[in-house]
Amino acid sequence: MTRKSLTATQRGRRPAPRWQRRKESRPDEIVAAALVCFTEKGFSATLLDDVAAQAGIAKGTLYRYFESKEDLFRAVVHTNLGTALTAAEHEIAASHSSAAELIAGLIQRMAERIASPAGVLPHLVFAEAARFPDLARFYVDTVIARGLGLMERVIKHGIATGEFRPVDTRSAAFCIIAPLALETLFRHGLEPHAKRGLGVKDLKETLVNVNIEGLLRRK
Amino acid sequence: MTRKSLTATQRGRRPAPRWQRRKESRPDEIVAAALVCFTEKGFSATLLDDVAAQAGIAKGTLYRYFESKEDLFRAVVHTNLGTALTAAEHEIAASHSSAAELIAGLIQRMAERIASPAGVLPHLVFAEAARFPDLARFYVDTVIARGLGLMERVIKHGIATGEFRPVDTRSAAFCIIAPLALETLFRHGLEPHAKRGLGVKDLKETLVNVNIEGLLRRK
Amino acid sequence: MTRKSLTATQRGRRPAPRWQRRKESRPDEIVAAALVCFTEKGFSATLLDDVAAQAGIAKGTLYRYFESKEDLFRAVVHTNLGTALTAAEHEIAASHSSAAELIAGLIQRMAERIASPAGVLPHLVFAEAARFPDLARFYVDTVIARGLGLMERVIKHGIATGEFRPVDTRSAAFCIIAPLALETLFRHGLEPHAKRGLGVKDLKETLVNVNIEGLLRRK
Amino acid sequence: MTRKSLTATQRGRRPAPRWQRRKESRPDEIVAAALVCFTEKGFSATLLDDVAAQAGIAKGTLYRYFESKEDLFRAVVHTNLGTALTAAEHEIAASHSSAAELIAGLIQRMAERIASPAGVLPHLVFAEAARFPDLARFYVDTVIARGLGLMERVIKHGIATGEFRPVDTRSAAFCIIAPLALETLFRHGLEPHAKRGLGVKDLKETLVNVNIEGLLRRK
DNA sequence: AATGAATGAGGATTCATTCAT
DNA sequence: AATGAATGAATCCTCATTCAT
Repeated sequence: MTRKSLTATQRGRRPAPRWQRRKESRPDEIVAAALVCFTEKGFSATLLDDVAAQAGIAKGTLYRYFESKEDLFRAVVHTNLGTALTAAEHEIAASHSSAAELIAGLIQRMAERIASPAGVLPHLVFAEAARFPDLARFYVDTVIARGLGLMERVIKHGIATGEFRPVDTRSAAFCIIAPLALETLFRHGLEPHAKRGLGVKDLKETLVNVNIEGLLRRK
Repeated sequence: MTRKSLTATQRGRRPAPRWQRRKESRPDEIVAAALVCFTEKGFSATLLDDVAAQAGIAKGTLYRYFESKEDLFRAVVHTNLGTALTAAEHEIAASHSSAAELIAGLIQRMAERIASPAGVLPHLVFAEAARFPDLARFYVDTVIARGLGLMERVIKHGIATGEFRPVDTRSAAFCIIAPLALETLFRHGLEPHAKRGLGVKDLKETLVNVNIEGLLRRK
Repeated sequence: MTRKSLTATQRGRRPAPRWQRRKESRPDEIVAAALVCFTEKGFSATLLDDVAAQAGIAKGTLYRYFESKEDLFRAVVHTNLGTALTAAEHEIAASHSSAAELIAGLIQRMAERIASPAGVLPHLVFAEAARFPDLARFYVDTVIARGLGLMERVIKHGIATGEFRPVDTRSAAFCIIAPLALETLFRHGLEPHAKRGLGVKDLKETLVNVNIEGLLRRK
Repeated sequence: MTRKSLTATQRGRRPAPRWQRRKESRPDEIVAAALVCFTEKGFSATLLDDVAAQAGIAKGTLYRYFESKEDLFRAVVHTNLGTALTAAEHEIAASHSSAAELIAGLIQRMAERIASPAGVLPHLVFAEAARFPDLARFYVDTVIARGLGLMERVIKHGIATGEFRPVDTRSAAFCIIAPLALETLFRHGLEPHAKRGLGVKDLKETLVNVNIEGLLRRK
């Protein structure tokens, strides 16, 4: 990357380039910087100056990689929303564990997702849904529908095998996912500004204890 | 506006006033109009022209009642966040029903709240939390902490009487409230822009069926 | 003013009028109030709300007496710029004192004028001359030209009688008036905002001592 | 701008850039443009559009160099009020001329100052003193107090050497400076709008003739 | 390819003026 | 005649976007 210019420098001509080409890594760096800024301030309160500063580049350079601020926001969401569920879907399909165990595994996966940098995405999408209806749609299709569907399939399986009582599977799936999702929203959206947190600990354990227990067929 | 002017109008005189004085009702009308606009577009995409048009007044009139756009937003939130929980708190304190029945009642109340115009508030507060940290704090204290506390108290009571199994009460409360809250957020935040809804029906029934069932002491 | 309404009130009919007619005195009161405001803040920084408050009336009432803010400003200037010099002109014409005594008398008159409320007028006119060129013209004609002319005539008389040496009479007149005028401007324009004053005392005495002395024919 | 582009222009290529970078010279250009506008119309009647047009730039560019309209006004005053008196102070301190000659020199200096573009400053500061009390203070300290002090010192020196009669030195200094200062104010403030001027000619000569003469000890 | 100075449309806010009461 | 709520044109300022360097 940088070596090419060495020759020129060796010739004693150009006095060392002020900047360097990093075309490959730049977009990702910018998206990462933008994620930070959008998370802290929201879409419209984020200045492209902020993003540029965070990324350590000049404002004009942003436009070499993204057509507009909106385009950048879309890139932030799409980049971080990629293939989260695919692995889980494959795993579930291949597994022979009990439904209760599978659900516990899904809960664990989601909890890990919350802690990752991508955990702020739901908040971002919710907050800017009115301005980016396409992202809202994309999020509903890519994350919510697929996630709910996955959880629902496991519950249906549990009911089919007699492990679970018959319930409305969609709602039951939602009742398991919602606490995890809402905690994410809270942690990234409100908690940074509030004096106190939710005070919720052992959420995963409680979900297993209460929700799965509530699903199980009484003996 | 109508009765007195009838005579004058009949005479064909006064061609209907261009505007009317409504010092008393104006603030509420403006707040209601602003709620609509902020909900549809979010804070910064809402123009004060929009709000004025929605309220049927001139832009300058807004400033007779609110110091700034931010002030107006705060008024919107405070106005709609008032005393939602107070009634429920009193009722719970006075009631002698079983814990399961009390929880079912609370679920019913919250579900009704979702349907009211104030149901959009959570989404607004979440979306603009970064710009209005004071509102985030206010919301956490006034709604979330109180709501969770109320639900938790009922669960604790149920455990004390032996009606419920011992669980982490905070998390259990959260697991009941979260699905309702998240559905609200979804309905006002994402659903207007998505092709499909959550597909969740009978949420209340499922909460009673699964979550309360999961709490009950096995015989 | 207020006693009249006593009777009406005693009759128990009208619950005491909220306002009263004072058409005769109102304009002067408003002009006086406006003089205060314009002096403190200048023309454009003065709000009609300020003037109304200062005058103890409602903003709308101003428009019953003055067509516009500009009209009010003109009234302020015209009211206070009236006939200041006429008396002095007559007196000078009729007097048989020496030129030196007449000048000392004029200096005394001007010094008194400075101390009166109208003393702020020069500053006002200077400050807003660009916006009110008609007032600038009016001021130049009515005050400056006449004042200078008066002083010049006395000096010419002194030269004619051999009391004064021959000098450029216009400039000599200006050299006497300028210190007094500038002190006025300073007192009303800058001094209210400065830490220190001019430190000029005995200005009148010095004018007599130095300027008149400089005019006198050496023996 | 010209030399290098000649070739390109000759080729008929680049159709002349719409704007140029002039980071270094812009602030001064803007201040100069603003001086013109503020002088013509005063602070509040001057639109930033006017200033931008006068400077040949876009409105937004102003904000790259000045934080606000007020900031720009302050820059105008500070830029033009710099070091006017320093040279005169040094010269006076080093000189061995007679007091009368020194005063004549100071009068000459001030008269020249009046004619320079900075001659409008006093009028600007007087006119906007209420809105910019800090500038009023700055002007009093930087120009008035120093100017008066300088003149006063020369007069004191003249009295000490017996060249002058004993008088109130502060007032005497003021009586010399005031006519020059007031003429400046008049020329920039009123004269542009009046039909007639002051009619004052030979002011400098008269000041020497009358005021210095009045100070000299009679033989 | 990178920079950041320059642009200018867009929007919040002010306030003289009007007019329903 | 007086009031002050309502109006809306006027204007400062912001900031995404462009483009000379």
